[in-house]
Amino acid sequence: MADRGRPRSFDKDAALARAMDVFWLKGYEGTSMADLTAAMGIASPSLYAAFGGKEELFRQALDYYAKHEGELIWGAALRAETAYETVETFLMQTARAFTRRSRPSGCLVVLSALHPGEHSETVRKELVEHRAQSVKDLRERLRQGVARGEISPAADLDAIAKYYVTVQQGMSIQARDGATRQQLELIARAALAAWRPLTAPEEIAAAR
Amino acid sequence: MADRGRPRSFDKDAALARAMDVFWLKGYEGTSMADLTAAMGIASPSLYAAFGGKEELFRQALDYYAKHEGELIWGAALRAETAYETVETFLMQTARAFTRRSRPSGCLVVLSALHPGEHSETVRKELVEHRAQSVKDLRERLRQGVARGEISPAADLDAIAKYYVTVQQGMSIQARDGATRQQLELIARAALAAWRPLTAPEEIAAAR
DNA sequence: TTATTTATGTGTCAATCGTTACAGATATAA
DNA sequence: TTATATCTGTAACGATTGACACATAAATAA
Repeated sequence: MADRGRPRSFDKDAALARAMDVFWLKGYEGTSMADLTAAMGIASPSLYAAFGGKEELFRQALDYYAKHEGELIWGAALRAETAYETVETFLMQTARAFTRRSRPSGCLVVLSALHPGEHSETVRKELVEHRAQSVKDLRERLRQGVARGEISPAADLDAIAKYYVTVQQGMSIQARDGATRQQLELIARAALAAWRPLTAPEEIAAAR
Repeated sequence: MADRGRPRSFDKDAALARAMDVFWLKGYEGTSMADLTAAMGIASPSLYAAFGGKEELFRQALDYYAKHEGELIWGAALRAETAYETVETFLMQTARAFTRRSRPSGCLVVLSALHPGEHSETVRKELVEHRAQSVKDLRERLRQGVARGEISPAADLDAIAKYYVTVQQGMSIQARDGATRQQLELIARAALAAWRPLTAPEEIAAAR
C-alpha cells in the first residue's frame, strides 16, 4: 500500500537540504514560503503535501541539521580520548563548521528563533531545548573525565559545560559578523586557556 | 520659529523608551508597526512625524539603548582600576544587565538583527559595527594594561578582547534561554579563569 | 479498460505588512 | 479675528504573508 498515485517529481531529501539552508541563513520567521519554494524548486501545495507546512518543514530541517551538521562537531568531539580533547575538538570543529564558505555562517540552532512571537513560539522552545541538551551532553562527558581522574571532583561541571557552550554560542554571533576560521580558533584557544584553573581548582587555591 | 502649530501630545522620550523595549524583545523585523504604536500609545502618522519611520525609529532606539543600557556596563567597567577589574566588571555588569526582570533579557545590539534581509540590511550593518566597536574599546583598555605592566607585552590583545566579547555575546543567548543572574555570573567567573594564562603567556611556557 | 490514489500548477483566500492621504484639531503669529 | 503651521485620528493604500481550493496529471490496483 505504498506507491500508489502519482509519484513525487522531486527529491524530498534534496529539497529538505535546501530548505535547511534557507532557514539557516534567514531564520525561521525571516524565511517566507516564497523563499522556500524558490530554493526547493517546488510550488507551495507540493511543500504542504510533502512536509506538512512551514513549521513542520522547519522541524524536519532541524533534524536534518542535527544529523548532518551537528554530527561534524559532536561526532568528532565524542570520539576524543580525554575530556580536555573533547572540549578542544568541540570548539575547533565549531570554528570550522561555522565558517565553511558553502554554508551559512554560525549555527542554525542558535540563530533561527531568538525572539518570542506567536508564530514561532513552539519552534523557539524546541531550539531552547536543543541548546539545553548541548549543555547536558558536554556535562556528561566531563563527568566521565572526573571518573577517569582527569578532572578534580571539586570542579563545578555544570558551570564548565555552560561556559563552553556559551562560548560556542558567542562564536555564532562572531561568525555572522564575518569572523574567519582562524579568528574563531583564536577565540577557542583563549577559552581553552581556562581549562586548568577550572578543572583543577585546588591547584589554584594552593598556589595562593 | 520653533513652537508653532499644534504641540505634540505625547512624551517623545518616553515613547522612544517604549519603542526600544519592543525592539529589544522582538528584534527589528519581528517588531511590527502595530506593536510599536500599541506600546508607544500613538498612531502611526504621529510615529512617522516624530521619528521618521520604523528604521529611523530603530536607529534612535539604538542610540537610546547605548546611552542608557550600555552605560550600565561600560560606564562601570571603564571606571575600574586595573585591566583585569575592567573585564571582571564588564562581565559581572553584563550578568546583571541581561537578567533584570523589568527588561527584556540579553542585549539589543546582539539580538536585534542577525539575519540578512532586504528590509533590515542597513540596520544589521549598523549593529555589526556596534559589536566591532565593543572589541575595539576593550582592546584599547587592555593596551593600557600592557603599558601599566599588568599584562605581558607578548599577549594577543586582539584575541583576548574578541574572546571576552564573544563570551558576552554568548551570555545574550543564555539569558534568552532563561539563565538567571547567578548562572551568568558562574559563566563569567569561568571565563575570567582564563585571564592569567592569557595575559601572562610566558609564565605558562616557563611552567612546562 | 476503469477506478482509485497521490502529486502538481494555477490561482486565490483573508490577514497583515509598512506607509501615507486626508480632514479635522490645536497651537502661535500677524 | 484671520492666516499659518504642526500634530492627531481614521481610513486606506499596494504589497506580501502563510495557507489552501480546485482541476488536471500520472501513477497503481482491479
